[in-house]
Amino acid sequence: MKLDARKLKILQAIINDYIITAEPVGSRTVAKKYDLGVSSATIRNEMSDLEEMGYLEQPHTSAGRVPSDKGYRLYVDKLMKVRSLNDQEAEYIKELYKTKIMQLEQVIFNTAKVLSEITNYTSVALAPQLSKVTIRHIQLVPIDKEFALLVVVTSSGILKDTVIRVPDGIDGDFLNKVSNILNDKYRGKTFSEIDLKEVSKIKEVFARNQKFFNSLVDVLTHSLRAVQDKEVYLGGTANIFKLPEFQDIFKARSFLSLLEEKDLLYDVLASSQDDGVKVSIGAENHYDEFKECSIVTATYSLGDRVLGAIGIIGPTRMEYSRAVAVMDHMGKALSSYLTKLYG
Amino acid sequence: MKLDARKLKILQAIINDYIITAEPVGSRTVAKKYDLGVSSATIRNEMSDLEEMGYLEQPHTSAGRVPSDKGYRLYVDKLMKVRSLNDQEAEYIKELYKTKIMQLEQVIFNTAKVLSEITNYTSVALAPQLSKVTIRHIQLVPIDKEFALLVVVTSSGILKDTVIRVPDGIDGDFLNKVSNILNDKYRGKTFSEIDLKEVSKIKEVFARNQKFFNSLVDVLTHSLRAVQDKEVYLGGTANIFKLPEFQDIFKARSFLSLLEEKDLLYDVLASSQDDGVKVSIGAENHYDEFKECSIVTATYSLGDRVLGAIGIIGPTRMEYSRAVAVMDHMGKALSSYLTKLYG
DNA sequence: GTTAGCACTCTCCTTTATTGAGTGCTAAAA
DNA sequence: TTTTAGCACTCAATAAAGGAGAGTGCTAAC
Repeated sequence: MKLDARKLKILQAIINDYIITAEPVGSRTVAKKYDLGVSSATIRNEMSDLEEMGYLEQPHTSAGRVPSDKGYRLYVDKLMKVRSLNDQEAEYIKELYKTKIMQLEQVIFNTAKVLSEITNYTSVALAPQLSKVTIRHIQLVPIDKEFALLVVVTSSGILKDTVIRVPDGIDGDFLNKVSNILNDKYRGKTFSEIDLKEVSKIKEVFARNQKFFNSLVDVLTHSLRAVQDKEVYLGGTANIFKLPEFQDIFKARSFLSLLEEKDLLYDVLASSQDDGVKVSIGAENHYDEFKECSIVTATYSLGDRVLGAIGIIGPTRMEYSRAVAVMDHMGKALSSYLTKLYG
Repeated sequence: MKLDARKLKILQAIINDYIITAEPVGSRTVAKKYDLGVSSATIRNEMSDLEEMGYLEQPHTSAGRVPSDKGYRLYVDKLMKVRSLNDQEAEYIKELYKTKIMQLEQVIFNTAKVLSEITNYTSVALAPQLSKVTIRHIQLVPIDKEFALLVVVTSSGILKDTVIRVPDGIDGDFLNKVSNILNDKYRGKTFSEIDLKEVSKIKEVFARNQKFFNSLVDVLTHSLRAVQDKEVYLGGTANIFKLPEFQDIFKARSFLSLLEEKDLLYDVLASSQDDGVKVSIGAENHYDEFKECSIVTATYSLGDRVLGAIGIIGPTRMEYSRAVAVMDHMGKALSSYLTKLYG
């Protein structure tokens, strides 16, 4: 069977309608609302063909048709026209990145927030992945008698800092000495290659202050853990309730629990690390839990190095054209902001 | 009418039962399940009295009784026995505070998380309120050629740090000079008293580097904003769906939207700044939105200075005895952790 | 003061129609 | 050969009706 122009038109009409109404679309609706110049009976026949070809599905015998994942895929790849953002939205995003000083985490968090506000879907954002990044500089900075700061500058300019307590009798010179040793040893390595206990040199220096050494080990292991913590930020989790497909309390609940599984979200986002916007529709998602959702992701980078990804999660009945437009814009805006600031 | 011992016993029985079953409790249930030695008819009469006195309510004529806010209040104040935590729970909390090094925000965040896991309610935690705290030390620390760190140590030992970029040609000496000026000017002041633009001295120093000055102003204003940001951490937002009273999608949704109103949560938590555990039942809450919820809060402190509050939000049909026990324990554990670490 | 008994109320659940949107098929029209 | 009109049929959703069950309040006896 051939997928001729009329079939495509009908498919597009059905998808458009379904995205708006969330109700199965019948032949009569298509005939009336979309001016295709043929009768409902003809459309009925075509719809039957489209179902046979796998682009449409029927919830039950006497209902209209609903697009299948395959149908959406065709729509996303060939049929839809990606609109660009309207002025208001673009302005809103611009506003977000106007403040020049933000902690990196804050930037990502706010990005997720705005993303969910603009799209009305749930948004996710992956924190920059330190595991991909090497250490450029480590410095222990004395703050006052009690505290010092452990600062790690990475190859992508991202900073990680942690406050640590220092015991009495440790002065700036000592901290400098330790900093130098750490630098010698770890510059150019990744976070996961840090293994403090191996450094015999450090042990020597710390011989007279074993407690501080232990504390330092704690800090560094913790930094390490933070890297593996797979930090994921969420936005607009309550948005899901606006959608008719999640009026069922059971679905809504399982969706929300899903969002609390950070590891899962991490995997989903991390899997889309090629540059640009990516759309995963329903069962295309590797995880069963998302088989009724679509996920649109975009990467963000610092310079030409991909740092992480942002995304939105909605029902397969998603406004793809808008979603793709927003993600594309947002990914680029975030990248350019980061590059300007830390690049 | 007098609230004699038998009435109290019956009230307690009803509340206990209702907390477990979430179903209106009838006279026959009380007679059968709780051995009070009287018939259901007698209990019926007593329940009628208790309703007249305002401790019970009837959803409709032919249903059992449900405790009123006033009933719960009596229960919390007089009737319930506060159990202490079981070993497992205590162990779990201990585990949480075993790691010695955490960013303060991380500590609070994790506390909220554990709180929701243990209680199965939604938890909230107020970040330490910097507005209550004075500045002890300000230091600009050079990291490398591009970056410096602005570190603020407060009177309670809490640190606030922000990475800033420094323009070329600014060296450590210069940063030190600026640090000293800032210290002279702001030591002992609160965050809200910072008004950089007033410092003529600083302007002089910066005369030759206006851009950096502006950037510094940005950073400090931003720190300021962060203080007013009213940071609130949430845990277990999906827990609400486990409760029968939130099976109604409409209620669940409005509850979740409520949780996104950080300002509101902030007010609720900030209002309970006296030391110790506080229980707000239903309409006792200042905000209408929470009139079907109960909130149990506890403060946490550093040394003897109250820094913030943590709390759990559930239905008025809450396991008060457990909730109070957990909050009491948790508040103390968090305080002692903070005090040990930063005190 | 307590209890048994009974009429009464109100929700919840199940069963039964009824409606309406939509399909698939057939036969006629283009 | 393609399109269309017509019609029987299907199925979900909604409404109406009829118990069943849990619980109360009242009365009269213990």
